[in-house]
Amino acid sequence: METLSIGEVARRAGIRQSAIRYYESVGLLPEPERASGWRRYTADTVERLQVIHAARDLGFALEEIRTLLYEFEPNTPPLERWRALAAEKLPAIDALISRAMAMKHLLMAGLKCQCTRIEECFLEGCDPKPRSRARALPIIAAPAPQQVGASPRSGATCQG
Amino acid sequence: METLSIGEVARRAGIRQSAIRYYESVGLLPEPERASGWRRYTADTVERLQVIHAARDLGFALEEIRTLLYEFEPNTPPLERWRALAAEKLPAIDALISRAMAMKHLLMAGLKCQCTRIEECFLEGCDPKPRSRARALPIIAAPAPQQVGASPRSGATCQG
DNA sequence: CTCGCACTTCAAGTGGACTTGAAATCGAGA
DNA sequence: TCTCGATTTCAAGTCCACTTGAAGTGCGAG
Repeated sequence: METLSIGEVARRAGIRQSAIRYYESVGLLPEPERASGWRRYTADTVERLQVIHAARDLGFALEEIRTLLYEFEPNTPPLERWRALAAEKLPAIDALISRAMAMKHLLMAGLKCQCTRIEECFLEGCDPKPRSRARALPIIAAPAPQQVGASPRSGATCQG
Repeated sequence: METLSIGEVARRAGIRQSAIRYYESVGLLPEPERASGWRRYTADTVERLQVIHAARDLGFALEEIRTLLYEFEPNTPPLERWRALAAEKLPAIDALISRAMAMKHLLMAGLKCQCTRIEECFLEGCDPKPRSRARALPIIAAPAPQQVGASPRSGATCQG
């Protein structure tokens, strides 16, 4: 039976070798056969890796994927596996979605915003509203420029 | 003028002291006055912290909040600040939302799934479909239980 | 036999947003 | 004065999903 090297599997699945070894180390992939120390995979490993990759892309955590794949009796049908995950995951997803929608709405409202201070946008909402007692201009000055150990850099939240 | 200790500010804003010091260190809060070494805050700092907290809750990164709050001329209206952020943030949010929706749909489809193997759910989709050539049962066995340096624990993805 | 490449292992680094811990200092009450 | 609690600083730890690096091993070609 033909087997594949880790390099070949990685190429076919579109995943780095280091990720494959990592998956093995955390129990997401079974340890494959070895030929004089070298891992030899069967072709279905590629498919399994594609599943893992797809699930990751959808935002599942590795631990959840592991649950889905291995934490059941071997012949447990997918239906039952999904049920186990859905109970705790669906509410979390719903929360995530409403957070994201709220963020989007805030941003879009901000594009038509007439607030004087940014505080109003967050604390009162800056949709078209009766502009009653307009408060003073921003009070808090910018922090002095500084350089500390923790240096924030990138911009994207959440694997974006 | 009355000032507040860091403990009092933390209590009122519902944020840990350590977080407040951290915000100061990364330029999200200006350095306050000191009385013999101790930070003394004015009341508006509480409001500013609430804004930061609200923005975090919505999923904004600290760096983005810093942009919003400080990276403009002092009298720049919120409208203009939002515009700067919206251009790069809105697409990211949309992507996040569709990922989350896709995850939700997959989970809900899984609850009515008739697939034999979990691979089908991901790679073919497990909506009611013509059950043509049903493939064999799961081929890949679970990895042997193992204990490695990297030990996955929690469950929630993405600050959930 | 040597070269070069693919592979092996293990340790340590990355990023974001903090938290935790240790050791020192301040202020108020008994 | 003594003690207690609140505060200070700085370094290091946490979580997740990997990546990177260093040092060593296997194999085929020339």
